Amino acid sequence: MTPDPGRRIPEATVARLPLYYRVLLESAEARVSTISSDRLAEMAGVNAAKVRKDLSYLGSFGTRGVGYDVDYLLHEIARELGLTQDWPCVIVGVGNLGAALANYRGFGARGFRVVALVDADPAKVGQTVADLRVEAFAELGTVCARERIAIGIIATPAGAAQDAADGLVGAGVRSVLNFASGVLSVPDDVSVRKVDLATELQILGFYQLRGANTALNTSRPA
Amino acid sequence: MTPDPGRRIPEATVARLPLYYRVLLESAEARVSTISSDRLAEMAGVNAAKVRKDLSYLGSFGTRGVGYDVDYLLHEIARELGLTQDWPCVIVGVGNLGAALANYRGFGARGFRVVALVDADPAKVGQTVADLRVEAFAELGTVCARERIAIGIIATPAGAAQDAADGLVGAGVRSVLNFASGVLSVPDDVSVRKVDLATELQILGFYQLRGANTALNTSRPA
DNA sequence: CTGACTTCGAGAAAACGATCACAAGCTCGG
DNA sequence: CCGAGCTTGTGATCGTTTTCTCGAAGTCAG
Ligand SMILES: NC(=O)c1ccc[n+]([C@@H]2O[C@H](COP(=O)([O-])OP(=O)(O)OC[C@H]3O[C@@H](n4cnc5c(N)ncnc54)[C@H](O)[C@@H]3O)[C@@H](O)[C@H]2O)c1
Ligand SMILES: NC(=O)c1ccc[n+]([C@@H]2O[C@H](COP(=O)([O-])OP(=O)(O)OC[C@H]3O[C@@H](n4cnc5c(N)ncnc54)[C@H](O)[C@@H]3O)[C@@H](O)[C@H]2O)c1
Repeated sequence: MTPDPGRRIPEATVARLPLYYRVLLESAEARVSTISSDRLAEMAGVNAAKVRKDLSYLGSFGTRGVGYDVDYLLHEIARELGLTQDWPCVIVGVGNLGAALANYRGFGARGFRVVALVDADPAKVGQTVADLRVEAFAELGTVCARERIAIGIIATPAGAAQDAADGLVGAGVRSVLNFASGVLSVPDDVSVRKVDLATELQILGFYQLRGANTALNTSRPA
Repeated sequence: MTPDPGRRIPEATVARLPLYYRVLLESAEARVSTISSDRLAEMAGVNAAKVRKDLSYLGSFGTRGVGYDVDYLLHEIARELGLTQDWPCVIVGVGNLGAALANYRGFGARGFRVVALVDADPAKVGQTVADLRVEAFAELGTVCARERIAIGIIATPAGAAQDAADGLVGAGVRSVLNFASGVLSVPDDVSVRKVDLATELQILGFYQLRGANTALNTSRPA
């Protein structure tokens, strides 16, 4: 399963690869063909040594005295993150947030496509949101199989999030992005990442009280 | 500014306090008056020793042989995170996502209130969203001053995010939550936290390719 | 070709965070 | 009042991440 055994990439590094990818995309659009770790670091808002170490986990792609070839690096990161693949996603819970996500054209990263919507509310089922028909929650298994769903996005109220997760896991989905608050319990072989507005605001509150500042975070490992 | 000098709370701990807070809220609702670090850890999905160490940074609130008083702990965490205060927020960019956020009643954490909406699109200005009138981007400074805005939430397209941030900073806002992709540049004394869907999906993609799993992350420090 | 200059790659050190392990301190039954 | 039984709080340890530093390896002008 592991593409290249022996190369274990630290979680902190994995979390930064998407950031580098975006910065490199910008550079590519600006017709920059080569970029130094210093410049990349500046644009990404991180330390240059960190950039070099992160990239070194992928291989030795740089040229000393010159820097990294933007296109080549883009390609390597894309391959590492699976951006060259297709990732069909399902949104569970088509409310306020679920609908906004479904309508959001431009996940930035290619490959991620919302191909199905599921909701438990009978009034919602059958409606069309973002050109997709909302399916019943009971159909989740069928839908996941039919659409070969790789990633489940949970946008239900907190109380229903565990049900949604159970449904996804039961349908064979092994990657979940959870917008509901609370902790999900899933089997060991399922990855869950959480996006929590309340948490973010509370962290901001803490640092504002302290008069201190917290850097531009991304998301975190284990 | 620092509430209690000498107590420096690690960023990793700060990021977990909101999680503990939510778990404690659940316990309180279930009429549980006392909770052990073991139980709290289980509910939060973390290690018990970590819970104890985290809480020990706030003070010695536990009772050996018994555990922690739920209400007291809730109060202490709330105080530490500033949840006892009022945090007026402004949303900049009332599109798909901005509108969903504005309509979202239940930030979970109390104190955070969306009190103003701002958009650059003349067609949006004057509209009412979630009982609030959308104001012009040019009015951002005025609005922030009038409403004593503490936190700015950026939900504009990526290209406008830096403008939005500059406007907020210029208006004296020192805490920013950014939903747009890309890196914001702000003065040292301003805290920025980023929520990025694309990043999260890409991280999930990586681990799915690897067949490995990543734990339920929250958000991250520096 | 040479030398000045640039930049990577990686070893080593420092900082940070997670976990272990256990003494100290509390409750409670008898 | 005592001893058994829990659970906290924290020093010690370990693994991870960040940062520093510098030799190696490249470019390029002349
Ligand atoms: N709206 C926001 O801006 C926002 C922001 C951050 C986080 N969130 C979180 O996202 C989640 C959704 O928020 P929302 O505002 O969209 O809520 P919402 O009430 O508008 O939508 C929830 C939807 O989930 C559906 N649902 C309920 N139970 C379900 C189940 N078992 N299976 C499938 N669907 C089910 C409901 O029918 C409804 O359509 C919440 O957990 C909220 O905390 C929302
Ligand atoms: N919609 C989603 O589900 C979603 C999910 C994740 C991230 N995002 C990100 O959130 C941001 C907003 O997404 P969206 O789907 O709501 O986009 P949108 O186009 O629907 O809304 C953007 C709004 O910002 C306004 N705007 C543009 N420039 C502005 C400026 N300088 N000042 C103030 N307002 C301005 C526009 O008039 C528009 O109303 C994007 O950066 C997107 O990447 C969106």
